[in-house]
Amino acid sequence: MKERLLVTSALPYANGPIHFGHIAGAYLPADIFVRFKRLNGADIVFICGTDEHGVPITLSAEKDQISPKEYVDKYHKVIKGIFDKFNIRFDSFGRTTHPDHYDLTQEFFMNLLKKNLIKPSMAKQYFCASCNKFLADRYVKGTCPKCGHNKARGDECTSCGSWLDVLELKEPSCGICSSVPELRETKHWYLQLQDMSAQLDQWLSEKKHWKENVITWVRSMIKEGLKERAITRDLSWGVPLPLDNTEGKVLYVWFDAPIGYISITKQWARDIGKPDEWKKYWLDPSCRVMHFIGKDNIPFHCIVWPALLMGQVEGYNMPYDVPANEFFNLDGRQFSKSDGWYIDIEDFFTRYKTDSIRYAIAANAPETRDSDFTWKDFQGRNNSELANIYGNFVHRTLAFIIKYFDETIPQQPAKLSEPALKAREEAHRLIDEISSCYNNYEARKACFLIMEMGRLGNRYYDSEAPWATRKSNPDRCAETIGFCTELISYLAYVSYPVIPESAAKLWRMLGNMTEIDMIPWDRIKTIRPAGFKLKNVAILFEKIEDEQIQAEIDTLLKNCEKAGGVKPASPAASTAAPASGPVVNIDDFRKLDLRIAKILEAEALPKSDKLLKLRVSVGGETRQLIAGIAKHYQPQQLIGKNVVIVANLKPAKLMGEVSQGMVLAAKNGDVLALLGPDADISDGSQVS
RNA sequence: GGCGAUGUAGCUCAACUGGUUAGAGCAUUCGGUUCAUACCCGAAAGGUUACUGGUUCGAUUCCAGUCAUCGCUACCA
Repeated sequence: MKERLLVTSALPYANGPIHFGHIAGAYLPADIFVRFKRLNGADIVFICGTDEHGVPITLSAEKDQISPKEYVDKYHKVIKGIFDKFNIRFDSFGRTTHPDHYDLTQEFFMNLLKKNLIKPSMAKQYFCASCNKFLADRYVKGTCPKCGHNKARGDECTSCGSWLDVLELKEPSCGICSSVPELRETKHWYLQLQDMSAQLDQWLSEKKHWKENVITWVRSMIKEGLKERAITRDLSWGVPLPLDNTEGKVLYVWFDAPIGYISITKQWARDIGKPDEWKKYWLDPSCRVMHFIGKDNIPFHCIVWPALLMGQVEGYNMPYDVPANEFFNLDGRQFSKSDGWYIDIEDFFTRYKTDSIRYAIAANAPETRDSDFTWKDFQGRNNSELANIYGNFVHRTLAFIIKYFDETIPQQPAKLSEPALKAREEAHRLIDEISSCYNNYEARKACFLIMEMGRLGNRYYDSEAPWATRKSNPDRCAETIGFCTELISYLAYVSYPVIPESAAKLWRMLGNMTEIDMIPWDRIKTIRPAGFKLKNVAILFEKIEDEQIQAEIDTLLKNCEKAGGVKPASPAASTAAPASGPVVNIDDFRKLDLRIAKILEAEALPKSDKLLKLRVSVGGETRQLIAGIAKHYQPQQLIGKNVVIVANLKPAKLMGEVSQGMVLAAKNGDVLALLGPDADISDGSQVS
């Protein structure tokens, strides 16, 4: 039976454009996975859309003097445009302001309410009369009761970092208009997460296949104890409560957002003219639901969202897996438009190709820990991997066919020679390995193995030297080139999930009539392109010049400076480590036995370029020291010198030689200088 | 503050439940080759696995502590 999957990527918040960090965490990995699974014949629906409610949107809209609706319309389009540029293909890119979504969200609420998993309760909250709205904690400003800082936020003091209860804040003012808010009683509804923790824990305990970081993190959260959580707020923008006398109250955005996964699937079903089709994915238990997210979303998708699903009567499929990625930063710091620490995506695509960036991100994806985008890395991935290894292997082979085989892929002999058979075996092994990487969300390793295949091709090509056999052994030459095109077919195919556009283009260059994504994965090993006439052969990946990358780096730094952001420390500023560290007392210092030693003999250690073996005299005693100073001193120039050594250092073995102490030297970058006494003094003298 | 993660070659990362000499790629140096996008192929060099202690015949791996970096801490999506 066909594998059936419903894959989602976290719904981006329609409050601004998304950046590389988002792409690397939740979207590109999902797109690669979906493309791979489709090649394997899986029946998949890939869902995403914009999350369009919540306070930040209302505030941003106000700032721009447009309605929230106009505001999210704008960003829905902007974000969709970005996904198109990245060639991330959702079956449906919906939105949470769709009427279907309102209906379904209210249904979710009512079901939970009936099961007593949502309960109302009264709370005190600041209300700003001039803004005519209740204020979320973080929008109340005031004086911190702990440190007296006068610009503390209601949830946290920005100066001392303490956690605050908004009610203990002194001299509160409205964070939006600065007028004095009043305390009002208001009724809110709370999700009773604590009542579901046993059920959630039981459910999670079965998730043996989840990523370890996800499962341990979530289960420890449950162990710490779940608390009820407010799901409503006083606002006009959002899904209204489906109860009487609750005007001005909407469901909190986090409550309605994940429900979007289902409501958008419904929108999709309607769009394709089969309104019940969504049930195959959400109600049929054979379908696996997978949520690709960034790590910041783990609690929502592994606790809150399953809890919402458990409280329903429909019997929706629970998440089968939640592949969460870590963060993708820009050279060590989170992307931040307000700090000028960002890359303008529109601008980016005027100069670079989609597949270059897809590859660069995938090859460096934050699968197990945070990772970085750097311009240098991007250039390196593009030039030395895509262009030099992958692109060049393709090009040298195809150019050869054009020149010497009349643009037609030569036939391979019925029985291949030994080197080709060995290379084929290796290539087939790589295909299997790449397949399992894609299955395990290891795009990064898959990229590496794709390049391994490219290297395999180049190695084979070099060892066969078809440019020589062309004259000496034309049959062998034809076999070589024929087999290289077989390798290129593999290469195009296995790289398709990551670089779909280039792979498809390459596939067509080889003269294939069938589109690459119509070939099932289990047939790929039998592909034998021969007799095809090449079509539209062209360079796949252009190189990126150093000057251009430097210009990008300069632009980034300039933007950062303009925004008043902190410029990253220039590595050229200082090579010496700052003179600081833990403070020691005099007793600690006295533990060191520092002595003057006279160097009697010095010789280089044969197998080391850094170490010198010294014989020194310390007050009549002779010792052997190993010192890492060979790059800075010739053995001869050391003989007779007085130096300072640590005499009571525990002896250590370096390169098989015992070192009974340590010679002191000062170091700054590449400069190194030995310490010695200012005047002549006998060896063995104590240093204090 | 609490919880968690991470720290391995100049850079980016590997190393299943502890087990020969800690591995790749990029960058570097040297050599080869000329079909190709000045590419490719080969070789070399490069490490006190953050630090300190413990368990063990044996620790990058397990434990404790220290330092550093980062994340989450749920009315910031």
